[in-house]
Amino acid sequence: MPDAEGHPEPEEMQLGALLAALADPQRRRVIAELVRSAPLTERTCVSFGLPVSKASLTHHFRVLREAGLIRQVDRGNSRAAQLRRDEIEARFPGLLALVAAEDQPL
Amino acid sequence: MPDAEGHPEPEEMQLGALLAALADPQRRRVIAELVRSAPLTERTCVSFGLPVSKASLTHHFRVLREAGLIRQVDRGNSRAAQLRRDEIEARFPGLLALVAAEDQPL
DNA sequence: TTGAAGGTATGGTTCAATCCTTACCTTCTG
DNA sequence: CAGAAGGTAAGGATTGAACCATACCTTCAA
Repeated sequence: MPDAEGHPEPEEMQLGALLAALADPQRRRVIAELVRSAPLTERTCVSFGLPVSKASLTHHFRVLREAGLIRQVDRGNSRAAQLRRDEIEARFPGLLALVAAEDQPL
Repeated sequence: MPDAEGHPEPEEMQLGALLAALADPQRRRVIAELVRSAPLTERTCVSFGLPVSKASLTHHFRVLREAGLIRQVDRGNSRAAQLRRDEIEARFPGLLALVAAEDQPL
């Protein structure tokens, strides 16, 4: 498997790219689940159970990665997705909270 | 001029629609200017000086209105755009601050 | 009442996002 | 080694976003 590329540095993150990535409900669901998980949770792409093909999965996770929302690291057999929580929070405070709060009961 | 329709109630606002509306740099610029202005500022569409045609202006302001970001009220000759600041802040706290902080000097 | 200003509607183009199928690669497991 | 699992790449269809030009409507001002 080729190395996952296209991880922007925090100062390279573009608000427009983040908002565009989060405008899609399936990608927002991925981020929301990661935010609500305990810190340092790693998840594989398939584990989110999105109702799309494998190829579309790759596409969505690429958008999330290139926007800077997640980091993808090789884990031998597969590839793990980590939320870049602190970096995002430092540069765009409150953004992740907005996503996490969506459709949450009071 | 037909009445401006499609103003969602606060509880009808969809985070996805807001993020999609704000993913466009020109619409984000409009909202950022309104946020940075004093409260209760009314602006006409043209006053923002966006480099697009009148038809595209109508489109962009319709997207902002239907997402719930602005309220458009008839002012006889023209139509004023108001930021729905409090309603947005109540439902999605921090969202407007993110937009306003973009590209701002320290 | 004529014109200019501000907006809208329509029709059409272009470009990107989303999605799928198929094919292929790598790594772990049996 | 063979197969399954996880992921990527390439090709193609579909859809929607963004844009423009043109035409039309309403309101104010000369």
